[in-house]
Amino acid sequence: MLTPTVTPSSAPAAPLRTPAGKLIPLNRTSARPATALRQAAHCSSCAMRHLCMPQGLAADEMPKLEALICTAQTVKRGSTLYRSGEPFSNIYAVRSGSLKTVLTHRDGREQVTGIHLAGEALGLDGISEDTHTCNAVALEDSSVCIIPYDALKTLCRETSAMQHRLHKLMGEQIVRETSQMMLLGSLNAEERVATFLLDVSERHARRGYSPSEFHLRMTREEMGSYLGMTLETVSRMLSRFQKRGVIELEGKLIRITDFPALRNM
Amino acid sequence: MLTPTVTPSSAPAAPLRTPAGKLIPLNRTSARPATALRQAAHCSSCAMRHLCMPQGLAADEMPKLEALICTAQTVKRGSTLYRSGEPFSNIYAVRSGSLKTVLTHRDGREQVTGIHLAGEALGLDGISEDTHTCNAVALEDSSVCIIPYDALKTLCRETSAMQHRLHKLMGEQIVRETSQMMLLGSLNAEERVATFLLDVSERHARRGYSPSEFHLRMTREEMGSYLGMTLETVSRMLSRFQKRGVIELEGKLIRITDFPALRNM
DNA sequence: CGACCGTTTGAGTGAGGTCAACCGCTGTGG
DNA sequence: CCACAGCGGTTGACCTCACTCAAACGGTCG
Repeated sequence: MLTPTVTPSSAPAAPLRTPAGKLIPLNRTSARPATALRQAAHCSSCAMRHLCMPQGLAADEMPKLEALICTAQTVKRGSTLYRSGEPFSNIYAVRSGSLKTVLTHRDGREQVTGIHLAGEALGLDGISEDTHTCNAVALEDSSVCIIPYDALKTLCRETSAMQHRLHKLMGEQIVRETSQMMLLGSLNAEERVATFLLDVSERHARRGYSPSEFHLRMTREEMGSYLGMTLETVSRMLSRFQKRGVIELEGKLIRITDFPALRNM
Repeated sequence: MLTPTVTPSSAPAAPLRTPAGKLIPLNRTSARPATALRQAAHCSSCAMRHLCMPQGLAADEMPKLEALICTAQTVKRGSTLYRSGEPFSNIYAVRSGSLKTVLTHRDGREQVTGIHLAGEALGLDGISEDTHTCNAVALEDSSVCIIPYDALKTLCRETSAMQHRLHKLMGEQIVRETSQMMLLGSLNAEERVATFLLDVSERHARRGYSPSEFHLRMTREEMGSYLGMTLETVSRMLSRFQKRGVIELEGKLIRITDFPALRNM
């Protein structure tokens, strides 16, 4: 399935040429403020493996989608991939690592609005306003694939399979967010943490990783922000789960030992 | 701007023919269980006025978008436009009235995940799974425009302006939902209600209605569910605002008398 | 080695939930 | 036409869940 091996190479800043011979200028990319170390790399199939493969599609499902070329970029832990207010021109596919998206209230309060693991998409928040509406920050040293939105739109008009994939991607974000609204609006602290653990577990499984053992790369505070509670409450819930024998935890390493119990919360 | 006058007419159940002469079968529509009284009506420009006009676009912005034909449908107060689990085939534009979308937890708890006023879109939750993931229920006698998703996709591949509009529509939902996550995760009860009133006010204004005086068609309970709190707390907050002279209320009729105060919460 | 960060755990508090009573309106059936 | 039931809304009293504040600990980095 997804092999999140970063393949950084030397960075040719010149326009890239697709297999089909089409030119895709990179000016948009280079115009964006360099908030993170950037490493460009040819990765003609990478975009597909990540933008299109999410949710495990067969590789042969998309015919000539290899036509989209994009570059890779690394984002160091804690650094910002894009910021609220910046012009939107690319969407991203996480190649390796993970990022969070953060919405900042005018009074400074921050809310983590999304966690994006390897193989998942990022940046769709910018489509509606041509401007990003949140900050994307790496939770660990990560690598993302840059997919120029304009080129993608063109491609979507040419092949319906690609159009289908993009629509699914946006639709999935919509569904994920409504689930999160349910979590924030209707569940208590224990249920929120349990639901979150199961969600992360399932997303790991979908990528071929162990569903029962994984690292939570974020801090308790970030988890709390995402779940609408304080870091102390997150910690207490995790301790409670451990005491009940539902999980084992060593710092950020989580091992789920009793899935049914977790699901019954 | 938007004139939410329902124009019901007799219902021709036969396939409709677009101005361009293309056939758009209605079998998908008629296959859906009739959970609400259905009134079909030609409305070739209506889809555009609503799907494309949202956020007040100039009518001349889209060239040959009149090509999309759809039917209108009325939904009585309390009845369901679509249900979770039903196959997805149409998106909807609210012509008049308003609807809520509701997500149901397995234990029966319900969360209102969206309020959709006249001129706004509905049904995007079904795109990701080809199945609706929530229930859409009318808050008052309403009328919606049915936009066949397959036909819309085809159109989006033909004209980039249409593609642009659909992407914006989905992007707007994504942004709206992240804002709601911020509200649910970070704001207290007073701030939530204030934010909600300002949001509804702004959406009314965008459609040319009074921003300072409007009917909240939903019950306190529905409002509470949307805002992640109980109906009693909603009632208390509204009473508090009235006591402070920030709003006047007569049942469901709200008059905002002090916008700055509302914004400073 | 010391400073700092992330985490855990405890004690006390408060915002909002729960339960209950009451009011007004609407619709219905005698 | 009225009586009554039921629903939606408001308000009060009480309680609880999660927040706040604080202390202590381990790991990491300079």
